[in-house]
Amino acid sequence: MSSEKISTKTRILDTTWKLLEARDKNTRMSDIAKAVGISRQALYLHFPTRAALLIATTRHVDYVKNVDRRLEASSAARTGIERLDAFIEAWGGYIPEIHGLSVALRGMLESDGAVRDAWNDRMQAVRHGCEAAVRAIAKDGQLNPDLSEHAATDFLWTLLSVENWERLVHECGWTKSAYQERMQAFAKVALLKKSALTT
Amino acid sequence: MSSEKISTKTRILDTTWKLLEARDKNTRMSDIAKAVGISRQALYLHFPTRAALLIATTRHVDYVKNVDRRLEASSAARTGIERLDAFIEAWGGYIPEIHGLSVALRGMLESDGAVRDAWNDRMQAVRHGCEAAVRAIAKDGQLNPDLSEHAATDFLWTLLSVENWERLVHECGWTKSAYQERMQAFAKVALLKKSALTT
DNA sequence: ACTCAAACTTGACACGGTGTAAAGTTGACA
DNA sequence: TGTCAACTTTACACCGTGTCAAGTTTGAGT
Repeated sequence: MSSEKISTKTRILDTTWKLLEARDKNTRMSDIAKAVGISRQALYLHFPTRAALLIATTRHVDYVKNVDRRLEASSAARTGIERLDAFIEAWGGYIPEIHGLSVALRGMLESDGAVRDAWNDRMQAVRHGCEAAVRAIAKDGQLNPDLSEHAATDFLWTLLSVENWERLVHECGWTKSAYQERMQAFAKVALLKKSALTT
Repeated sequence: MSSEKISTKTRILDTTWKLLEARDKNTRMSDIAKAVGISRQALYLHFPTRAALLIATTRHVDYVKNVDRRLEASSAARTGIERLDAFIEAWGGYIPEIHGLSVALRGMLESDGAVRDAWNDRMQAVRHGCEAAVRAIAKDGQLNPDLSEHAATDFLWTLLSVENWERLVHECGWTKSAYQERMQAFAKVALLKKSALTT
């Protein structure tokens, strides 16, 4: 197999990720090139634009960290509530890994359509996870009757946004486990019908 | 009084606000100058940097729309729950007015410290409103015992973020009244102790 | 009526970051 | 030996922000 030294492309992606995650700097193309140990132009040989590089980096991270599998893991749950808990746990554990990347991408959302597409695509993946959890709850007959499945999905998806995680964990100083436990509690109390809450 | 023609400074602030609110464009300094009908340099005569202009615009909007008074209006409420409802209504009614501005400012948060300060300052004002509502609820003895006042404030503040409003109203298509009603419901269910929910 | 200053204009330019272009170097492998 | 791919070096165009300097208009005060 390809067991030789890691390809330059991969090194670029790893380095970009690392730089974005340890973000005290602006992470310009030249910073990345320097960190990789190649010329700025070599970067453009691999990725035509900064946006393309960032998008490729998200894909790379998804691949390395196996997001989709982690988010789907919750599908093993037997009940809707278990599934909801598992999903929040999986997603909450994943956010820290992509946080720096997400900040960098969000800084380009307005200006760059390709970045917006990449970001939306990833967020839709999360939304699907939310949708599946909501559907499982509804199938158990435990969805709050004041909410349609759609509205419940909207709300859960919003509640679990990276921005909210950022605010609570970074700005308010919640620990990651506090985030997880409280979010699980809030999600249940918001989405489930009253009789399901006494569990 | 100052009933003469509106000062250039004011016209700049009004125009900037309007342009940001009707944001299909990038709203560069030159765009604003053109819209006001002055040269780009004249803009720099009034505001040394783009960041300063945006910050001044937030102050201007706050002044014109009388935010603080609107957010304090809820202090007339008799019970904590009434106060919470009033606060969510006031804030939910205000967000649409500052939404474009908020997007523009957020796009500069990482790069510009002055913008960050201005934005944080405004967000702290909102947080104080949340804090007051939470305190009123606690005083009524109706706060969810699983939450400290601080954690409850953190959560309410996060729930009511401009980003969440944006996602729900713009991306998910919630109407403004749906946003308001559901947020009131979610906030209650999350913050109040169970016995207070049967009201 | 004259003066002075403030408000504004025009035009030029520096800077930083992205992206492009072109010609040169290096090394593998056929 | 030749050639191809990966890379380097140098140079430059573009855009938006912010600066600088010199000139024009306006209007208030004496």
